[in-house]
Amino acid sequence: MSTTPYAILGLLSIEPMSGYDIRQNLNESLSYFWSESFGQIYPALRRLEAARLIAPVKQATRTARRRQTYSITALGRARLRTWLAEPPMPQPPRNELMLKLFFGRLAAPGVTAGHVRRLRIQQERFAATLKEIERQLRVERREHPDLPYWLLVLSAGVERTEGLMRWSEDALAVLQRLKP
Amino acid sequence: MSTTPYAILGLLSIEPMSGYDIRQNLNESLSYFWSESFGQIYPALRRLEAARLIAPVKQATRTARRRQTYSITALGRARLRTWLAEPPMPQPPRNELMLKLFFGRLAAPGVTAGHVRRLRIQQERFAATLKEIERQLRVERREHPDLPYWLLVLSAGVERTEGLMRWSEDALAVLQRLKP
DNA sequence: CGTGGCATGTAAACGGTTACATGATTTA
DNA sequence: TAAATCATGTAACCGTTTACATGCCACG
Repeated sequence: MSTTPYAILGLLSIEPMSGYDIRQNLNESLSYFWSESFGQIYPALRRLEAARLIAPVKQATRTARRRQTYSITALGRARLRTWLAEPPMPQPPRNELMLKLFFGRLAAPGVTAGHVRRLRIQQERFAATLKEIERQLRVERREHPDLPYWLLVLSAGVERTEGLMRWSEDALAVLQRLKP
Repeated sequence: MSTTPYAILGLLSIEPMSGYDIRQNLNESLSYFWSESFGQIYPALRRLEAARLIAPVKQATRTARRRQTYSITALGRARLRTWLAEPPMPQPPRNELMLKLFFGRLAAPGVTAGHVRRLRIQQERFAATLKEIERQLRVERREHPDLPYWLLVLSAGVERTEGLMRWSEDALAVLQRLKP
């Protein structure tokens, strides 16, 4: 089985939400480590419901828009737990920037340095986003029992970003010395 | 167009080689940033040849096994160069370890810490591999004009590995304090 | 001479993204 | 009531991995 349904089960284990919310959550607090498209989420929700791992929540309030909220079942929780125990697959390495850098000598002057410079800028922006997410989590989810785990993931993001920024500084210096 | 053919063009821009060699190279010196399967490589070689971006090399020596070496054409080199200039696509984020850590509270005690511990061990081994690759490159390709670029890619690998090792130390400490 | 690894190749299945379609609800 | 956006859903396409098939060549 793909890991998509487990990502969904995981989010639903935190709190009931709709397919739309799931997408939202992934693209906000988890964007740097996971993502899903709607084309994956809705069919997966169907299958999960058919397998009794999640259940649709009856909408009481009329305030909500036309939307279907799901909650995880006991069975779903159990299934999620066994999946959590399996050693995670390493993600297949496909870093286009590094590929381009590897063949960088062939590129026109300045091209490769441009890529690296853009990376550094991205990472700067990204570092700010991470800080903002952390602040928000610490305020809005102050007492949430999952919070320590979320902060761990976040700190991995921070570590990676800082590493990339350090590296791009060095790389730019090297590239500078190389060309002229 | 997919990036697979460009990865192939890139390797052939360094020196002529066969499909088998291409796979070998990717799984050795580039394994941490790129990979391809045979099921991708051979069809891609066909298409590249049809497009006159690469050309089969006539085997002079009879010593070689049944194998087809290819070399990049001038057209291929030009195509590669324009691709190098395009800003690289960021790889879609799909880090299963982080996903499992994010939902880590639900896991049985020790499970998540186990994942992190395994990561640390992997990274230790990996750091050694990187050192070995660097040593080898500095000796065997001492004068190669591409060497500085390869070392840059390598140093990104080192940076990442060290970051992950630092992070796993911290994460393990946090997880320790969390459970009991 | 036959076994094992080298080398090439292909078909099928899979996972995922993209693009599109559709309606419902809010807001201007 | 028109426009914007929320929300769900699906079909087609694409890239990739996997599994399998096959023959060649070296070596014991």
